[in-house]
Amino acid sequence: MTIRIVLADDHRMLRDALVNMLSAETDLDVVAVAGDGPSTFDLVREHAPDVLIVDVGMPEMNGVEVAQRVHTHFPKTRILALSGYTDKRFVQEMFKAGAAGYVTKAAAASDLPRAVREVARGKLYLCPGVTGSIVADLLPTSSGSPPPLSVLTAREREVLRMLADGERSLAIAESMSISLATVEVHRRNIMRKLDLHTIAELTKYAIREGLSSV
Amino acid sequence: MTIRIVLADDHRMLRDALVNMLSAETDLDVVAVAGDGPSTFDLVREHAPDVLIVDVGMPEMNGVEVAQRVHTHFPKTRILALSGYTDKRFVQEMFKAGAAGYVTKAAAASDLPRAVREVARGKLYLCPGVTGSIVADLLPTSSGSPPPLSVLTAREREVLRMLADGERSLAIAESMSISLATVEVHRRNIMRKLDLHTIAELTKYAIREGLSSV
DNA sequence: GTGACTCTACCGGTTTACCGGTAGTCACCC
DNA sequence: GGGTGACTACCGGTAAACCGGTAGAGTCAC
Repeated sequence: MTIRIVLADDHRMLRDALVNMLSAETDLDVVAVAGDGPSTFDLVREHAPDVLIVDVGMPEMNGVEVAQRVHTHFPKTRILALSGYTDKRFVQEMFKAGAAGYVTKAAAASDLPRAVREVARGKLYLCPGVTGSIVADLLPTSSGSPPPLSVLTAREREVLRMLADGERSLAIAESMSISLATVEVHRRNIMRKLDLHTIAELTKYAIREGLSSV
Repeated sequence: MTIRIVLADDHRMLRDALVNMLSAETDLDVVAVAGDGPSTFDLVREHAPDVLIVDVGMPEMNGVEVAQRVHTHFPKTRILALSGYTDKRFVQEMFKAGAAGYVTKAAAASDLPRAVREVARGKLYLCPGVTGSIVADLLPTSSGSPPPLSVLTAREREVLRMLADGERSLAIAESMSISLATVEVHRRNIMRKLDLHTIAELTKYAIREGLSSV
């Protein structure tokens, strides 16, 4: 009994490598691959896969949105989330959006076929690295990993990048054709969402997230 | 003739999948894998690989720092950067840090073995997505390397470190038992000596010089 | 329609950073 | 002795960041 899979991740290298690995499993068949949300939706419609593996952090239309729409329109397709983050907010969001499984990129690659088989069988799957996050709600979030970049909107990310590149607010305002006050609003939102307090902290966050270079 | 590789990426799933794929090539041998900067450096020292594949966006000690250190201490190991970004600044930073190749995660997975072979042969490699205007920009930079940390006095270095750690001037004054005005003097001296203009730039300088972590 | 979110913009006010300069003391070197 | 740099501290003033709040318009899901 072959499990038919659609795989969605914006990083082609990871896609290719995972397809290569999944295809080596005799009971798994990757019928389509997608690099963004909209084409993921289209391919699910076209192929009606048993399992959709979807990257949580895809740009534009992210994994949560994809999962919501696929779950609504194609409830028979089981959704397995693939994520760079163990943060429980993302786990909860994906399950709320209709996912049946959650695997992080910190997991061993060999966990993926197992996760696929579990969700295809109608079970819920959480990879070992995130079970604690969900079960132990008592853990303080301050000791967890920093918020992901995807909590920021596109405009906020742009402001973040430019601040971290050493630009002043007035220059950013001119560059983005907005008022200084709006830059300030974005900067506040960034600081609040990411719990940062100085430009030095902000700069480091941007560097860590790959948004700005050292 | 086997090319010996160390692969460094904080996402284990990608690591596993890429190792799986590279190992299928008869002339490639992944001798070690690392998930962070410091252990990457240790493994390079231990294994003396022909090629280090390093993810640019690793947390804490990122790919640029890893490349700089590996290039300085193990110049025979060729460095191939693996990155989620095609932005030319990342490319420039990695080449400046000593990398011989740059492959983005948007590239096909099949590009990776080819890139490895090219850099192992002593050639420079740029994956197709970032050639073009990048090459022109890789011409020798008119600006020289930044001033060394040794142009700063001990007190100035202390102020630099604390600013880069996200402390405010008043807190630094209290911590060092000096007046706010003196902190200001030190900050000015730092900016002048290093030709920096914003705290973001200062933070990055401190990170590059190993005075503050990301 | 309603609520939430995003983007835009503003107010008044405070705090901090920044910048031109000043200067004293000390240690070191010529 | 004189010059220089480091460390300390200050002046008056400006620029920028920061912070409490306000609000309208557009979009989208419910």
